[in-house]
Amino acid sequence: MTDYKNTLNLPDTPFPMRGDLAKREPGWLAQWREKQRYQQIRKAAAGRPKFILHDGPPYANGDIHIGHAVNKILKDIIVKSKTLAGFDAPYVPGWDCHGLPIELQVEKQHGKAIPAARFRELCREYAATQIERQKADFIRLGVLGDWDHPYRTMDFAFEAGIMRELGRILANGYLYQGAKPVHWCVDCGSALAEAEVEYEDKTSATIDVAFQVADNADFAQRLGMPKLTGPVYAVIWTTTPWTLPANQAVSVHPDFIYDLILTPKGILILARDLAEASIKRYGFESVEVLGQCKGSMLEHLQLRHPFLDRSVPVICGEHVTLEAGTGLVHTAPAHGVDDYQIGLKYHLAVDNPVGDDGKFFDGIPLVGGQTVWQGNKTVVETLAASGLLLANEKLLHSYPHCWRHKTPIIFRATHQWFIGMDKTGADGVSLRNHAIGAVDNTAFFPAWGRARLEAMMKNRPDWCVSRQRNWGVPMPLFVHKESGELHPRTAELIEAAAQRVEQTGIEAWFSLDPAELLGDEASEYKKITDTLDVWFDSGVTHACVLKQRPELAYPADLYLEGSDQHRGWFQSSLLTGCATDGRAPYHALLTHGFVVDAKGHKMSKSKGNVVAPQKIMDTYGADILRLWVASTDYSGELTISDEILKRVADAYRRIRNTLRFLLANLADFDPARDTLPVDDWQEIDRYAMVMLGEFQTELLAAYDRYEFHHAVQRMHNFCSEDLGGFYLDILKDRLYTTAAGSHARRSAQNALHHITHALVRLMAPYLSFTGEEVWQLLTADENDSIFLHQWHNLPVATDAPQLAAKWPLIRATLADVRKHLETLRIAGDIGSSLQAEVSIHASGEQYQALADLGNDLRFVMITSAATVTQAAAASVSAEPSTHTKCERCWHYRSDVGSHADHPALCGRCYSNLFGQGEDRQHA
RNA sequence: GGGUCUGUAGCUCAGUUGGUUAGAGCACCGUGUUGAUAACGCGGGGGUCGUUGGUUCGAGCCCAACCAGACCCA
Repeated sequence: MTDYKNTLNLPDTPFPMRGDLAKREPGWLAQWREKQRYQQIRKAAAGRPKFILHDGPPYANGDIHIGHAVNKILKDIIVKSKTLAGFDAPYVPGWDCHGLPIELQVEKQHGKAIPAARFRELCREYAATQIERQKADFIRLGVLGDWDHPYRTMDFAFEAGIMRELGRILANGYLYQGAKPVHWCVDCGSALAEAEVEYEDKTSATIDVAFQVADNADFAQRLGMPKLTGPVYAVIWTTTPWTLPANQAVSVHPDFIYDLILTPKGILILARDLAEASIKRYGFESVEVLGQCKGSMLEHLQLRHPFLDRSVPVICGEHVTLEAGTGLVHTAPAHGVDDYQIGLKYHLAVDNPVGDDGKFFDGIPLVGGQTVWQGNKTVVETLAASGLLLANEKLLHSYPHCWRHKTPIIFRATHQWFIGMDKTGADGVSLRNHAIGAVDNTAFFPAWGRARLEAMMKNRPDWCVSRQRNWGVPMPLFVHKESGELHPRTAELIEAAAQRVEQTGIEAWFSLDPAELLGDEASEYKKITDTLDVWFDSGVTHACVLKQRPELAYPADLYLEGSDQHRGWFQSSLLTGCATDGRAPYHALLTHGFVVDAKGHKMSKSKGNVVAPQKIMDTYGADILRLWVASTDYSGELTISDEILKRVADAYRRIRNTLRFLLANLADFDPARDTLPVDDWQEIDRYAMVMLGEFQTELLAAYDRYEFHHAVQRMHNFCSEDLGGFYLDILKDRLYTTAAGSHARRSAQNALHHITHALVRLMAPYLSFTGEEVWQLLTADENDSIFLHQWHNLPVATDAPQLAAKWPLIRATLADVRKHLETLRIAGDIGSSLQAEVSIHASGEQYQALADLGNDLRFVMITSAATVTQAAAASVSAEPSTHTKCERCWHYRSDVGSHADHPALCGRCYSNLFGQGEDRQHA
């Protein structure tokens, strides 16, 4: 009885149902390496139009986390999809190697008491080991790239290139030296980058200080008041008493109303909206409002400094707010950014009384030699003694801290080098305007990136590019010891320095005897030992990588990084690009969000919600991680959790099993022997190409827009709905029961062959390992790789448009039939749909479509019999078949038993086995 | 506090210029098959579209505020 099973063409494949990815992926990687896949692809793609995705360098410290994985996988998906789309898309990964975090690690391992040159050597070694660790994990992710020749910002040629770019920016007129308040860590003895500052809560003293009006007559006249008797005070409120020695002005808002209030202490000037709270703070019970004025009327009024022998002006600024305090703001340009900027407008001095160690210079009155924190106390005590302290309270507020020491930092004006945003360059255009124009000429994915970057370019302050560090690229500059001017031959000297650095690295500058370059002039010049902000290093990769490597191109087609890089690499690259070439080094920017946990919260060690990519790869496999990345809408946050990974693994199984079924039914298919002209195929097979064509078009469009999650969603849907739930389900009968080499079966296999080739290519950018696994089965050639090929070309039937119009009608009927069969099933009348016979009533085009199928209608409906009748009202009815089940094809047919030698077979099976084979046209 | 975003079924995603009972896949439940079988088919339940107001004849889509979350900045 079951003998007939052997006469069927059942699926057969070595492609396992379960991927066992974690275990098997390393094998594919070894093959990629052995066969030099990346180099193979370069050869195959030589001469094609280039697509350059330029890698933003991760920092060479610490093992990769899930964010790195997301970033690299997205890049890899793009590079691979562009390769499949017919581009030559080389990928040169890079690393960012200089900077403080590495110094900290080296200090941790080796201590601080190391000569600077040796220290830099250790930093270089440390960075190199970190790179190797990260590289191994990146490779494990399945990312294809030139891993044997990455770029590293500590490569000697790169270090020299950084210097040359600085030289170009200088030559273009954007670099200047100046004093400016910067975040200063007393413990580091160094300025900190914005990225090196953390905000933590801190309790500060808040004091209200009275600045006495110097000339009552002047004041009275401004207000149109008669003579004022007794002292008049402008009252400021500050959280940093120690900055009062550097006070140069008191700021008011030009539009605020200020009250003149008579108190036991004298007449106080306070913003009206804050007066009541202030008076309460000072403990005054009965006061009298004498008058009022707008802030602008107070401009240039002279005040006496509360403890130094000088007078300071009242100035007007929009930065004054009514959130807290008195509405009058103590202004010390050396100790605050707002203060500095308003100070520029009023030409205030940027006198900084605080040294590198956080102590006031010895000569400073009152607080000389004290630390700023001691200075706080001294200032408060002095003010209390002189009666100018109206209130002294505490405030818990968010305050900048050093990320390294976790200690509060200060704002302090120091001598630094800047790239000026509003300086007019050699071409007569300010860097800011260049940058805004460059943003305008850039494409953004998603579109809101433009608004974000543009807002930043409009508002950002000058870029402080100098640092006082060991492990960084030095600014190869000489300044005159007396005039402070740069050496007149600076351009030449930078090139000379760069050439030396090219040979032996940055040490060449640190160990340079100025006389070697300057000769007799050496004694007149000071060699600058400041290093460059590391953001400058990575900011010039377009010059040091894109313009240097013959396989790459400038500008890049795409930079792709996390959304934090609007402030980071997108911006540093834009600024250096504009300052050297007047344009952005990229045509387009793509940004992705950060990874968060199931609750939408960011990951942190302390919360214990960190998901390690290494762990995912070791349990699920890299392809699951890649599929997760591809299936997530990265424009917002990317959520990950155990459940999500399970769902992703489910989706993977669905796609994998579809491939397995396809491969299993192609086991005996030889394209060279069995290919048929598409117009000769069965109708439903031709329609399968229509479906596949629409599907592929949609996916290519999704790839084109970098909307991978749509591609994945559609892929899954196609496998489940169009294939599993429709085409393949219908096809089984024909594949299994017709003669192996029959036209009917070969026709189906022709379609399956193209479906398989299209699917494997369309999934390969994200399911790379699985793609290669399938490819090996299709080609049986280890020297071949899916990434050496391009999107699949599909055959298109002559009647494709008609099929596209017709088959949706048939599918709609099929859905109706299934509903009816389900009611029979619930009633217990049938199990398999083959136990049923259906009769369909339809009209118009739908009737025609069904009628055209003729005898094959029952195969489409997967029932043992199906009839269609023309009728005005559409309906479907179904009933159990009364016939006998054919032992071979399981259809219930009246002709079962008509052949005495095989009484258990239907006529069709008998014919397929012993006769000419059944006649199929449509399905 | 400011800038740029996000918030639709348990999960991942769709929801075109505002217009009939908000869709898909997965998961779940039921069921069929046992010739994709630790697989596949069919059916079903499940959503106050973050909250609250507003504009409109009508809002998941427009506006405002608020809540929660992300990145950046202060």
